[in-house]
Amino acid sequence: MVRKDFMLRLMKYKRVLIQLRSLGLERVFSNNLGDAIGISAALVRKDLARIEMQGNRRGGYGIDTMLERLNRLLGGKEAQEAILVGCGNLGRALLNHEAFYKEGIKLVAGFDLVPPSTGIGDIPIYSMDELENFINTSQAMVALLTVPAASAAEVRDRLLRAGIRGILNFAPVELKCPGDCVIHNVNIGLEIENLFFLVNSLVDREAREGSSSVNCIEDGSCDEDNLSEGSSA
Amino acid sequence: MVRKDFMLRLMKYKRVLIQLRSLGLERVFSNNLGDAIGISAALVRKDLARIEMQGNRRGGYGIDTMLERLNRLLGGKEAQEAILVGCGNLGRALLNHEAFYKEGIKLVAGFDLVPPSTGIGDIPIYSMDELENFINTSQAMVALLTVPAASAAEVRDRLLRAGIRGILNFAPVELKCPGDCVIHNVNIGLEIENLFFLVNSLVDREAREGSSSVNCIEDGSCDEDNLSEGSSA
DNA sequence: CATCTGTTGTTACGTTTGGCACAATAAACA
DNA sequence: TGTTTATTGTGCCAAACGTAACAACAGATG
Repeated sequence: MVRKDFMLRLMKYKRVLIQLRSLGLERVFSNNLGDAIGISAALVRKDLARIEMQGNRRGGYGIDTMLERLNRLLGGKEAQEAILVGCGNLGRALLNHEAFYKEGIKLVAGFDLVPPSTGIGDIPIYSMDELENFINTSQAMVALLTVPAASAAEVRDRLLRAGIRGILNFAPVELKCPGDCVIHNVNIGLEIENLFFLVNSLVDREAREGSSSVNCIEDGSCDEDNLSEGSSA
Repeated sequence: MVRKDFMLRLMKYKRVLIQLRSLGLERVFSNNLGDAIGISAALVRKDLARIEMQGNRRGGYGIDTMLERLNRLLGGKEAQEAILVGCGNLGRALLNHEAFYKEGIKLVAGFDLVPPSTGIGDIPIYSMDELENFINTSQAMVALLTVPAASAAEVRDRLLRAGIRGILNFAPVELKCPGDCVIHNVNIGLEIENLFFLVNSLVDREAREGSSSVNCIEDGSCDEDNLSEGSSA
């Protein structure tokens, strides 16, 4: 978890910069970026110092320069290829997700136990039998995993054995990576549950305090005292 | 970001415990839980100490006791209701996601500018015009937001004004919460991009080192030196 | 040219976090 | 009953993170 937040921030900077540039801006200040992604200006400056991006003491940072630097760091703009395994509801939705294209993400194939006769959009869907073959002959090193939890670990092993190096797992199991690879787990159910909990403690606290203090919880954190006794049960 | 990791861990413990119990186990050790969710046993013990869960010095922790405690903390097991706004590909996929049911999450309605004539599964889909009415008459305080990025902020405002207190935003913009509410942003594109970067630096490093050291990157972190010069561009 | 304003770069600091190691201790066993 | 063994509970530590504050400085202004 150490550097992940930092890199995610870099990517957020990049996206904001692209938008600002499309609006015709040429320079940006640390507090602009901070506001845009919801952090303090000081942290922005620290991040930028870390990637050796130096600004003008009065005029902020050059957007083009910074974008160039970020692109070099984060891997340019040419679309990178990934495959998707498990064409259930979520899998098909991701294959259809047009927004990926303009984010530089290209899904080149889907795989499923029972592939439909036709592909999704212009993305072909193959049988699981062809998984290894396809990976061997393609450039893709990253896979999205949208299979049921029960088969997630097994498919992970197949993917890694075939040469995949990065997996984004959407199944509600914590997949570990058994070698030279990167596995990120995206657990939507967990996020929702977490939200329920935070909202519950929010309204509980308001009820307790009579809605006195205006307190905004963004992205986590809650009172310590919610841990000592149940909040809504 | 302060307590969020901690709470997510608690929820992961809960899920593992449910599975273990369904297998007939009655007691569990800190290293079991650590292995299951990919952290150290010491951290598990610290987490458990923090929620005042005490175990038996030799026999580990009682699964039932711990589940009871976690349920009290995290909000019991009765399903909580949420609505979903934006029935595009991703929205429909989430509405169809059966796994939510057994995670205690119940989506009670979908909303879209052009609602289909029939609902999805047994979940009705209404026009956006009915959004405020529905929220006022329902218990739901949490909404999943799967609308295009351009309209995300506007829909957020409508939701909050109508009484929604928690939003899980899937649009690729960083939504801030302007009052007493909780907003979490799930940016799948960002996750994939991050994965590309990590995988690229992984193979770059291997090429540089001649695949000498076996190094596993789990959930983030990468070499510092990848920041000074581009990795793959 | 001098001053002033506003933004960066950086240092110092407090907080949080997770890891390590070890004492305390409960069960098992001879 | 005494010993051994395995596991918890915890105190300490080092690292990382983000904040605050401030000095350095570039440009604007008159």
